[in-house]
Amino acid sequence: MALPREYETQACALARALEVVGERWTLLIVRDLFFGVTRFTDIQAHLDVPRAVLTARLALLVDAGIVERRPYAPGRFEHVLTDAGLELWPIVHQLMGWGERHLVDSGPVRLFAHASCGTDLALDGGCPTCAIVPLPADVETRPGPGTPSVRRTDPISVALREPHRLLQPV
Amino acid sequence: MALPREYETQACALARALEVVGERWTLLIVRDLFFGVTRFTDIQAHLDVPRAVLTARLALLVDAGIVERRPYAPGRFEHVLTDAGLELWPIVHQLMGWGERHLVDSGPVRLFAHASCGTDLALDGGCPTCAIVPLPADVETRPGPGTPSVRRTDPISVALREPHRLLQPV
DNA sequence: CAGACTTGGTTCATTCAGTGAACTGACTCT
DNA sequence: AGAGTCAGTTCACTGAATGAACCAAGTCTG
Repeated sequence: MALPREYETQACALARALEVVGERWTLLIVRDLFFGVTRFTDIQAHLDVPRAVLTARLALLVDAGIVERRPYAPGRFEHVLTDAGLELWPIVHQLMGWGERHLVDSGPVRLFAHASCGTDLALDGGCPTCAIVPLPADVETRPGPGTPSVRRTDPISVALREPHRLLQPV
Repeated sequence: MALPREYETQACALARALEVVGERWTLLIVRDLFFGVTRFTDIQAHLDVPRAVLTARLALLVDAGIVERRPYAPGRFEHVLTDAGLELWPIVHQLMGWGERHLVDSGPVRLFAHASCGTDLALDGGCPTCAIVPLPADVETRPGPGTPSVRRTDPISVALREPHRLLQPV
């Protein structure tokens, strides 16, 4: 059927992965799903992504088996990460960490801790105390000292300024 | 100065990171740099990326401090990853692994081993034998059993079918 | 029970980025 | 001198992103 943005001449699995999660907005949408932002309207308001793009991206993610779209009330849907989607957590976490280290100069914007023991996660996503790599459901996130001066005031952004577990609906 | 594709309303470091490495082709170019493909013409031939795009992406990567462009002969340049660029290795490796597991059905397209001990790397990029995460310069890559039937015949693709160390010029 | 509001979209005109082919100019090789 | 290579630039065309407007189903409010 042909994915929208193809790298068809590339044999590499990286090209396949980027066809699914490499488009503009897609990884930010996935991040929001990890943060527990699961409803169309909430994601749209939080990311300022054009509705048409959000529709297309969610459909692609569902097609690719990364997201499940399921009704929770008549005409209402929530988008939850599948197992394949949850496995994107290390990538999202590391990319965030890389951005903190090299692109942000005001200190970490967001911190992640192993919920079971409270220890902040290492660069590779592992818990230094427990010597394991916690699953996203066992990770708690909170804003760090690098939070920018201009703060968004939409309800989702405000809710995300409180510590909470990943995947827990906001 | 404004990066080309901005996610300006997003505070998250992920948005900053994606402004630099989230554009079409960029991460494939970075992968080629890890594979030791460093010359403009070689990257262009290997990826089939439009020259204008490659020019723009390399300039952006240099601007962002991820790549250093240096002459090795009059009018000839090689592009080498800086320390910040080298730190993208876990992300590139994990995204490749994720693609292998969920998007490719013919087995691994490419394998990575710890050059010092010969052990294949685990999912998280670590060496199970040595219990460390090898630096990219200490990783050897070779094609896996999932290599596709239609093989590219450009010299770079052919050269990359031989085992070789990352960052070692092809 | 009418009217307003919320949710989750679609449509459309405009803008912007990606594509591919052709062209260029510096340098090298024979 | 002429051909070839490298590293681009230019340009016309296409396709995707944007943002505003519109819409329909379901829910809440007076």
